[in-house]
Amino acid sequence: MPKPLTYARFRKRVMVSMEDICRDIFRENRKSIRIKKEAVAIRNLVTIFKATLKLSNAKGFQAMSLRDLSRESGLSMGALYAYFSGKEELLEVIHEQGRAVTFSVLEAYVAKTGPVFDRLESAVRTHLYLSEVMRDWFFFAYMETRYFRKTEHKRAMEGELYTEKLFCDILEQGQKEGVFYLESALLTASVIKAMLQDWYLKRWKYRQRNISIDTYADFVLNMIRRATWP
Amino acid sequence: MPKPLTYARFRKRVMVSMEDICRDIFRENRKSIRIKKEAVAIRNLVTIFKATLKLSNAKGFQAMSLRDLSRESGLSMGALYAYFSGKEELLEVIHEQGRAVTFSVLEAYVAKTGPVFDRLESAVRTHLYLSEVMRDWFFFAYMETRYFRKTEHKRAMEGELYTEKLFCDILEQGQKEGVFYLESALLTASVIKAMLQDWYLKRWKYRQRNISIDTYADFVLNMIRRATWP
DNA sequence: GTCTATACAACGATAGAC
DNA sequence: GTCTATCGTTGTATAGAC
Repeated sequence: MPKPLTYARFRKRVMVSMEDICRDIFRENRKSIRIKKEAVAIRNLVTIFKATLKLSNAKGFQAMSLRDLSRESGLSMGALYAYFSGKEELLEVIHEQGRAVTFSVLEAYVAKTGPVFDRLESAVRTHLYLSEVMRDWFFFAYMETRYFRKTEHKRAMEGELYTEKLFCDILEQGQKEGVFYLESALLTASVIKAMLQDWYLKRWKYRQRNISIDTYADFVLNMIRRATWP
Repeated sequence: MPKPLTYARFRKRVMVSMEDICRDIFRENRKSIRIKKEAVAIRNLVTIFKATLKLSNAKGFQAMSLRDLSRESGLSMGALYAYFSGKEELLEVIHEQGRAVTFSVLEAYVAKTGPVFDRLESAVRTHLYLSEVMRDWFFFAYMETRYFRKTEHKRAMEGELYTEKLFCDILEQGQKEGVFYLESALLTASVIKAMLQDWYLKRWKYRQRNISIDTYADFVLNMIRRATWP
């Protein structure tokens, strides 16, 4: 019998490091990155992305100038342009890579078999814990999506719908099995997402109140359990 | 016996018009507004605020230039500066006024007596319906708060906590009366807020699915009722 | 009260030295 | 690979004509 998933256990198992993400970015964007040495490129990409998320989440991506980014990252303006072709590409690369990581972690760690409530619990905890590990990216993705043009905007919306569908499918399965009573599986999935997003959108509030992520996960799960009792 | 509150009935009763709000803004900011004729001032303030919310919600307040605003509002750059002393003041005035309207509507329309679940329903519906009437402002307030400096930021946080407390007090009262079973009144209030905010933050999604605001209100209320059943 | 014209700082982006 | 210097553009803000 497997131990229940906690945040501490999730961190040990998953380990999405900034280095790994930047290695992928480097290999997928060799054409637009002028730097050839992988070690140098990855080191600086890590610095650039961390600085971008920090500045951007504090005052908005549009308000962050490349001079700000240059100062924060310690790289000159000229050096920055060796890593991306312009501010817009920087935005797109961050979004794209975050989406890819989110997708692959959810695919790999959300249980596909077993009792239906356990699967729902696994989906809720994985989503919540992942948003904690990649907090800066999740916040960034939520806040900066509307700056996109049509095509990119559509992909971001699809990201929202993907995770929602993940919950919805499990809920519908549970409904069929008689484990859940649901007024609407889709609306239930929708508000579950809203509750999970609140955790990373209002971190200041939960931190202020000393509410741990596991407490929050337990609370949300109990709430769902009671609300869907047959 | 009073009829249950619906969105249609709320709109008839409340009627927060942009003109009324701008009249208040004009009278409270006479010092920094150079225009003397009230009729002219109000007409242009309405135009300016509508244009600001439109542009700002599409691409962010920081990304909206005053040249954009000039074009959208039909007023020249020079004329704009007769109504506010700078871009930052424009941001503050919009926030401040929206907060005042929200506060006064909630104070006036949320039931303070009667059965405790009816009071909760009244708070949920009033908050949700108000966010629909003032949708552009609510979205703006949520997305643009972090551009504030310390003092202003604090006031915005207090706004979040005020509405949360509104729910929390009712929940605690219900808990005392044995009407609600609650694991935590504060956490419950917190996720209720998250669910209500999702409505105006993801309007595109609910519109796409033809989910009406009354359907959403009913769903959230039923969910709360089941989740808090003693 | 509103306009046009303009000041000047800051922006994204690039060229060329090292 | 990274830097400094500089380009043209766009930003906020104001002065003065009407």
